[in-house]
Amino acid sequence: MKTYKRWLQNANLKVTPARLNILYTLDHANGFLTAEDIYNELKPTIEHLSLSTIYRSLEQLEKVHLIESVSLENKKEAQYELAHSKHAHHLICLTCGKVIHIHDCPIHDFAKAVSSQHHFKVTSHTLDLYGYCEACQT
Amino acid sequence: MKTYKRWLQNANLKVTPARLNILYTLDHANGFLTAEDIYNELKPTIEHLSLSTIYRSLEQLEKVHLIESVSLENKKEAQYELAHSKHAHHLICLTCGKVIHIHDCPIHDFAKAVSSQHHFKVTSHTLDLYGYCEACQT
DNA sequence: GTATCAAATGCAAATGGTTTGCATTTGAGT
DNA sequence: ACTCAAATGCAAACCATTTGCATTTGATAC
Repeated sequence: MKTYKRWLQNANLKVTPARLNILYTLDHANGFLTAEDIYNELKPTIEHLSLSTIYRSLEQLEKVHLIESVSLENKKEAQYELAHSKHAHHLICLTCGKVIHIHDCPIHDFAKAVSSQHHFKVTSHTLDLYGYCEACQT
Repeated sequence: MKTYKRWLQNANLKVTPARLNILYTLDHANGFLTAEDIYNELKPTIEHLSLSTIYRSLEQLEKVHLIESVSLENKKEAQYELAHSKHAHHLICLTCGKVIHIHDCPIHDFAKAVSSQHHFKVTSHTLDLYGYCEACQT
């Protein structure tokens, strides 16, 4: 927990059990978690934990860029992951919902071109590829 | 209306006033519309129009690929447009919400590479760039 | 350590986009 | 015109997320 405590302090956020546990949970998850995933994970070990605390914590953590959220097409809930995880794009299986992270990114030059063309200052982007994973192609 | 009627018939959908009007509205909109946008547009001229009809119609129209929907990050409502509009990506202003359509697409080669690398059959993708439009950069 | 105060939390209720159940109407083929 | 599945209106349900408010808890000052 040492590390997470320092993360929070560096971000000028109070160190609370909820936040420490959320960071821990996200850090040890492989892939994305929803607010409810986190809640279910922590509920058994933290008494009187409230879902709204999860939401409010996630909001704070995102605001200081400790975590990031994405919302994938045709999924209504937001998904969260640690922000220091590498910039990633996604392969999303339309059948089973499996999400594969891709760390290649072909966007940089494109963003630069589009920026100057439209006088638009691009600060971030999302790129998600949809289709069928190996197992679901049968 | 002739055209829209034919579209529906070709798609094996019943020709109803709601569907004709939704197609007309989307066809004459510049940019995306939400279900509610469409509802507000049509409500004055169609008596007893119900929002759920809009939703159900949009669902049907999307199923037969007459229209397409996207949901942009940090917007909770789905946005709809005619499907025959060109494949487009988006420049989304984080300040004013303005959406600029881009018809260049740098993804094709990338998708191909990723496909073979992950044995994933890519069928579609989304690419959205976020940042600040010219007017909001001051 | 103790006092202090803003920030964080729990709980319940509200929100808002979307979906659904059900009775009624309507389009399309006969 | 007749028939029946599909489409619709309406109200209620859903569900992820947000909010109001009273209470608790960190962080800082003493």
